[in-house]
Amino acid sequence: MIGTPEAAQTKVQQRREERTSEIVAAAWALAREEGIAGVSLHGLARKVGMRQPSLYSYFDSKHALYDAMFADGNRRLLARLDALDLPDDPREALKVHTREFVQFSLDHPETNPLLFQRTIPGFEPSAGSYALAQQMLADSVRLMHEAGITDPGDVDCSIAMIAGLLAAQLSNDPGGDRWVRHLDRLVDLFVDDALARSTR
Amino acid sequence: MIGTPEAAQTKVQQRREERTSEIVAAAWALAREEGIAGVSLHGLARKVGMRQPSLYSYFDSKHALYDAMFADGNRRLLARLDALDLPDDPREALKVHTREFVQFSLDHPETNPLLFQRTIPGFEPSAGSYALAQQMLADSVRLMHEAGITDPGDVDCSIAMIAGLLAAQLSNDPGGDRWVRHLDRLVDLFVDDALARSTR
DNA sequence: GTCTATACTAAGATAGAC
DNA sequence: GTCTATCTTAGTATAGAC
Repeated sequence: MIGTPEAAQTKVQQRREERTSEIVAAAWALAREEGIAGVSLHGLARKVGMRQPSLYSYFDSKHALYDAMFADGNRRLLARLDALDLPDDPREALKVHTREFVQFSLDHPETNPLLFQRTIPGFEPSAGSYALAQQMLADSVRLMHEAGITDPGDVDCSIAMIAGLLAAQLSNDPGGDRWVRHLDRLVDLFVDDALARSTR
Repeated sequence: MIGTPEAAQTKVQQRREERTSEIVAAAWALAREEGIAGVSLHGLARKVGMRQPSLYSYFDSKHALYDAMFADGNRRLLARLDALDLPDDPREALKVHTREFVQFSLDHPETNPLLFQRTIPGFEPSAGSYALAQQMLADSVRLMHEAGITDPGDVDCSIAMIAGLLAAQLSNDPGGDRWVRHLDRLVDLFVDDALARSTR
């Protein structure tokens, strides 16, 4: 019922969550402009029209902000991957999934240092946020398995190879495709090699 | 002749260069302990028994220190690679060279962010220092060519793959070999693929 | 929840005596 | 070349009024 304490409470909470989301989005925008290390609470507050101490109403510390960004980035990545309509052929499914993962990272290069590297001194994601990252990884590994990459060492190599291509692309040719254009071919190469090794 | 102005000048310069080398070595030691971002002029001065402003007698700025470290790291890497006695077989030569490069990075993990990533905001190596890095890369590319990896795209992929393995190793299992143990096999995979593609 | 004011810490860099 | 002293800037975080 409108006007009851419960409804009011809910509305306040909702508004607060919206505001928190706005702040996290602004933090990502700032990270894109200045790099993840350039995200300061002063700059972030300016961006959302607040004073710096006011941010402490939403985040207990700078690391809590990082954690919220980490969770948010992983959630957005998972949403894109879940929205994929994967083909039946497992090899093609792996390619589509991998391409989408890489495309997300190219679309949002600012997420890379926080999500996939350990570039922020002292930051460790909370258990809940980390679980999101692990789910993403688990999906990738499952698709690799279904495509024939079953050996754990081969899985490690495949993931490292994809990460290597992506890192080279982002740091040397952001916006281009000099490295990532070889993705499909390399997935084929790794799948073929895994299949050849498993039937030997 | 001893005692002439020229000899004295030389001795002073030599002493100064030695002292500079000591400071750079201490900076690397500090980077190893605290990470490259943890290298502060205060901490470095403490380590070499000086006060922080005294370092400005040796380096005009923090970036000048980074540049000296960058040059020093590349010089040590080049020295190790040049000291290799490469086998005649080009494929084996590539493997030995690649292994040594990776081993250097594992032995000196603190060099990785400065030498091979762009992790320090605003730092660009000077032309002279950068030339050292390019020479290292040129040697690798030459060995790849001789082993049959001639297509520029294949060279890009090979380098990115090696960097990917190394990055995964350093950030997830430093001191272990979970990723780098697959190096030789992957070099073979890439060489075989390049050869198969070139004769097709 | 938001503000002003401020504490605290730490960094790079410069001035000037010795 | 090295020191003491200081400047300047910038960051996170807290106290307390409104």
